[in-house]
Amino acid sequence: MPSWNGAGATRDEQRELKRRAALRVAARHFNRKGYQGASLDEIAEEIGVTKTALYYYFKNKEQLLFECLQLSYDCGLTARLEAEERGGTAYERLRHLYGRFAEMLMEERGAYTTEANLSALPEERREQLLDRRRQLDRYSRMLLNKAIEEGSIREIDVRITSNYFLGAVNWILRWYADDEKKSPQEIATIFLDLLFNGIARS
Amino acid sequence: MPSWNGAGATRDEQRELKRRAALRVAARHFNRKGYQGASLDEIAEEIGVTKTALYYYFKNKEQLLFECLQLSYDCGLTARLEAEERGGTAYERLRHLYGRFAEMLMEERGAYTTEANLSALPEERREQLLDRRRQLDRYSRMLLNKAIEEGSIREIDVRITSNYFLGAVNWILRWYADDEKKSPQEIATIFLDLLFNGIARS
DNA sequence: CCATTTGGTTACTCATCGGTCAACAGATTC
DNA sequence: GAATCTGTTGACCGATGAGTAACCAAATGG
Repeated sequence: MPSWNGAGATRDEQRELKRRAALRVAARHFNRKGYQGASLDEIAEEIGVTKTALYYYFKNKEQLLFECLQLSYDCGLTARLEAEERGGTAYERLRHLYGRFAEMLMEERGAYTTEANLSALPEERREQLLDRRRQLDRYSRMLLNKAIEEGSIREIDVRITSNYFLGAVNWILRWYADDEKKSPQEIATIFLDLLFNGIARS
Repeated sequence: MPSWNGAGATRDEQRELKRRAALRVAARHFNRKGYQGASLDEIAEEIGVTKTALYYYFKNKEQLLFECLQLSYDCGLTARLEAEERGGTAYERLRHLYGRFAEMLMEERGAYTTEANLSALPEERREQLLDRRRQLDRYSRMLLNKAIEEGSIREIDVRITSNYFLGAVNWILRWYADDEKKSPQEIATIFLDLLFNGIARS
């Protein structure tokens, strides 16, 4: 029988909460200083524990980075699953994929998926994440192609377009600050408008 | 009287060539592994010298990074100066600024202007580069505002739009490979098309 | 209450890497 | 051809920081 405690959470839940909190702190440090530039001592200090305590939650520094990166990749995966589940035209799924991906990136605040961060991981882990990226990219291009067939978007170069927009979205992590006045939803909407309609007078 | 040598270059010129070559190698390593993750030994080895030789050309590792970042920032500055020099409507200058900026980034292949890279620099240097970034950003927003006044583009949020496109452009450094089939000019043109016209059927 | 797991600390080790120093070979100059 | 400047090397130093070992305190649970 699960015991009741003051915080209204079991030990496992509390542990999970602490893990999550640690991940956010770590992701911020990795983004600001780079993986190798961020020391476990600093991260631990900000959380309010010592470095050693981190090893109770994470196998090592690489594991910490891996999970921070997963936060970001999960955004893409979730957006994709949502889009598939809701169905609709390629155009609608495309909007959902990109819109939700941008939104969730801002909410999650995981680690920047740069080459530098990925190359810090051991082969297996890196390949795992690269695979997820390739899948997201393939899905994104597939939707673009279908939307072209549907006639809902112009005949653009899908590879370049995919890189173009995913770049703009990923870059959000860089300028999206804590004191941002606009909500993730608002920004995502603006991004979709820019992608689909462009800035020129129509 | 300048002496003639086999390579047809004075000593100073040769020195400058070696410096440039070293910068490209260093930039690639910094982009791939991150500033702290790239060791001077590796960089030197790829160039074909020992670490110590680098110190003959650069004060220290920070200086090396600083100049790699400058390569990137110079693209923005040059594009801006060119745009101003050529004059024309805000719309024309905007296209020139963004188009040339993208093109030159691909040609120069400097260092990624991430927070992580910037924070590795000492205060003064970092502020110097941040200042250049702010100026480029201010100029870009100014042009967007003028273009709106001119009526050549829609009334979009200039701050978000500026971040949106500069993000897409900066991200190019990540996926633009050596074996890229399209030329920098072609890609820049596609990017401008995407930014101005969007992907939706008009 | 006693035993055990959970969560954490302090103090250490050990490898890596930025940076320095002395020395040296080859042009260059006078 | 002696003196000097240029470019480079190999050996070394010192700091930083990831990871570990031993130990401890407080919940948890029979």
